[in-house]
Amino acid sequence: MSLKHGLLGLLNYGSMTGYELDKAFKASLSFFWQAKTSQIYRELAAMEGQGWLTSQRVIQSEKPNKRVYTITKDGKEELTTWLSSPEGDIKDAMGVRSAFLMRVFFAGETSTKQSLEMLYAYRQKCLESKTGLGGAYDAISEYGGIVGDERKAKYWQIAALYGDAFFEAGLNWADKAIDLLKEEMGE
Amino acid sequence: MSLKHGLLGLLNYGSMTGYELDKAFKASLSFFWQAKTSQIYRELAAMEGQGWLTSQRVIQSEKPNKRVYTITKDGKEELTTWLSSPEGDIKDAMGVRSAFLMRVFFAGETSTKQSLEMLYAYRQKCLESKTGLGGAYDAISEYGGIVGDERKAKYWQIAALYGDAFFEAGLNWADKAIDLLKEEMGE
DNA sequence: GTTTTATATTATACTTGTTGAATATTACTT
DNA sequence: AAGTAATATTCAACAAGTATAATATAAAAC
Repeated sequence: MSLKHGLLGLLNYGSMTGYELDKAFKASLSFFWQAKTSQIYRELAAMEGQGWLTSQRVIQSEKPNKRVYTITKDGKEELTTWLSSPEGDIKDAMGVRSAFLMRVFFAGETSTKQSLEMLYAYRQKCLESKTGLGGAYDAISEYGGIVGDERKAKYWQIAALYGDAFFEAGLNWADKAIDLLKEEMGE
Repeated sequence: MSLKHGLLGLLNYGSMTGYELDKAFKASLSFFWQAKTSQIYRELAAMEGQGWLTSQRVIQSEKPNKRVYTITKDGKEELTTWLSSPEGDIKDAMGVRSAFLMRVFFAGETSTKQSLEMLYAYRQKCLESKTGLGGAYDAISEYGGIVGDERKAKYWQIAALYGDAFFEAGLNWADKAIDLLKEEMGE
């Protein structure tokens, strides 16, 4: 249900259209939760059905008409309730779901050379992703400055720091794995 | 499609029933891919339909009848093809999907005390998970020894090492985050 | 002036994963 | 003798995510 709660969280900052939410989601939450445009619109409709949101149609002459969503009292309550029961998500956070690791598990069926190439490619992506986080930090401090809410920005920063730790761990793991495989080739 | 490929990988080691696959999956692959029993049976049926597997019914008098699945030539080809095109999964591995991080992102809506509690709970789970990996290492070296396939066991070990790196990273990140929040309280 | 970009939403089919229970047999435990 | 665990599979309903493309308007770029 996390997409719904992510949308609730964003709408709690202010009313938005599906289009704006899609962009806001992709600009902020997409680092740890990905969603397609069509899914966002579908969930918004479902959330309105649940009474968490209301919407008003806004007729525009210059642009296509739009629908602005606003969080309701029920929606705010739901957000608060969700935020105060993190147990399940903490447990889930201990679980990895990675097709890449499944490949590693079965990589013994391929050549050591092929496995090494895969690990080098992974290592490289970790580096790139880590570098790419710089932009996220800039965006956060900038937005935090504009909004003037340093406290909120601190949590955004902490979430972004996770990315750094995650990619750094991937990098170190890949180096260790590469060493183990090179050992094998050297023999 | 990774569940299918995980099952193919296991069946490549030898023919098995759905029941045995379910246990084998949960004993080995479940660290990085979780699947329910009912899903495994459903995928097996689909894979047979795709021609990746064949099955034979085995009538037992002592126990309920069973269906033994065997990988076909097509299935082995599919496994090989999959193993030799890791690009997509490497990219996916850069993506986090974590409801927990979404909570962190929105934690500014709750009290610092509540956020700290959440982070402490997360930290504790990381510790427990890291400790729990000891069993996985034992199982791998034991199984590797029995099967006598040191090369395969090396990849299993590498996959398990990822868990270690992942939980360690989570631990360090949590410590950093806790420090940042304590700073806030101290002021 | 025609293509591209941005705005804004909707539709539909499909695949994957979750939940939970029903069914049936034998062995082991108390 | 009754209850629980282990073996073994199936089913049905649902929830969530993926893939893709159709539709429509206006501004901006070339």
